[in-house]
Amino acid sequence: MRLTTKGRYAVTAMLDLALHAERGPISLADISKRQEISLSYLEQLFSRLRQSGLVSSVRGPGGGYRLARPGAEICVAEIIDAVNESVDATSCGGNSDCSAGEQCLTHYLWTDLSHQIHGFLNGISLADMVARAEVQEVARRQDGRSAALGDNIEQKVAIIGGLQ
Amino acid sequence: MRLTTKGRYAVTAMLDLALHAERGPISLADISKRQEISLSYLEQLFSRLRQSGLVSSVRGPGGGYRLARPGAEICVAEIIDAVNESVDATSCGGNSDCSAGEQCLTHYLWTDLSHQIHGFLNGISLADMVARAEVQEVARRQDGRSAALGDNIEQKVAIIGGLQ
DNA sequence: TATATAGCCGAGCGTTCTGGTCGGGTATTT
DNA sequence: AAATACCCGACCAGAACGCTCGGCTATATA
Repeated sequence: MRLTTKGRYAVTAMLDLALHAERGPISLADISKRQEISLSYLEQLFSRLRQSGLVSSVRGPGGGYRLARPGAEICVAEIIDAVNESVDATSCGGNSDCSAGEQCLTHYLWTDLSHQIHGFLNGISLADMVARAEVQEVARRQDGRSAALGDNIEQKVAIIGGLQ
Repeated sequence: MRLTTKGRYAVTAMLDLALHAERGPISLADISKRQEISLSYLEQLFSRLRQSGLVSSVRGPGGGYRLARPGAEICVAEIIDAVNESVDATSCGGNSDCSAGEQCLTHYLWTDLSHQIHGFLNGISLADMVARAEVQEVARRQDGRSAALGDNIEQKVAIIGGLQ
């Protein structure tokens, strides 16, 4: 079992997508700025997310990524799976051949743990997270900051207009 | 968060100790044979387990390791912690400074998951595992096999006696 | 007292993964 | 035509895992 920045980045990026869904396709550059994740690394993650059918892409200017399904139908476990971070805690992948072809002493403990974790992450959808007050607060802060950094097109236009 | 063979080996070895507690100190060589774990690797793991106060050692012939406390007072979470595999799922270690000094979007999700896992592994002691029917079955099988392989001193003596 | 046992300890090593960069594509809009 | 933004493969440093090896020290037994 492994849960590192990779899986966390993937979930964070997907949540960012869910939070800004109404804006149409979201570019990776936007996500990169808001969530402070390397753009190239995001590309790699989204390659997998697309292959797993969790997002769809739109190429060209104004393009980006969209959730392939409503946020309520995408759970955290799926996202982590998609970027190849198994949540399985057994060494044998549930095959019970952990110790020379037979079940190891602690086999049942790891399968129990796996079920526990999987159950938890399977029960949380992107929509659930979007609904959380804490998440909305952080999102508001991030949107404000990126707007201040000149990420917001309308604002850019207004500034340029003011300069002329 | 990471849970690999390292943590699994540690728990397995500790359980082996708990299962054979009545025999007195158990040598790593015995555990190595029964659980098919490299002896040198076991030494490294037990170095940490001893530093964490989970086991005590007896040097010299007939020596080995003993649980430092009754099995009922040693939980799985402690063992995994001892070999330095954190069960914490956050990147910031619960400090909420995951994203440029501030809380990241998914912070609460990872803290919730950490609590979930920690609660589960904290609630299971070595004594709990020893009591499980599945574990006793596997242990019986392992003891039988290692005896057949010549691990059992009385049997060895009997065989040698028979040859003369 | 010599020898064997078994815990201790540090150095090193191949492999895998992470997290990331770079350079170059290609589709699409303006 | 140019700019945008997805796409893709190669490459890289660093860290951790799982493991080996060699040598040490304490202790029990012959």
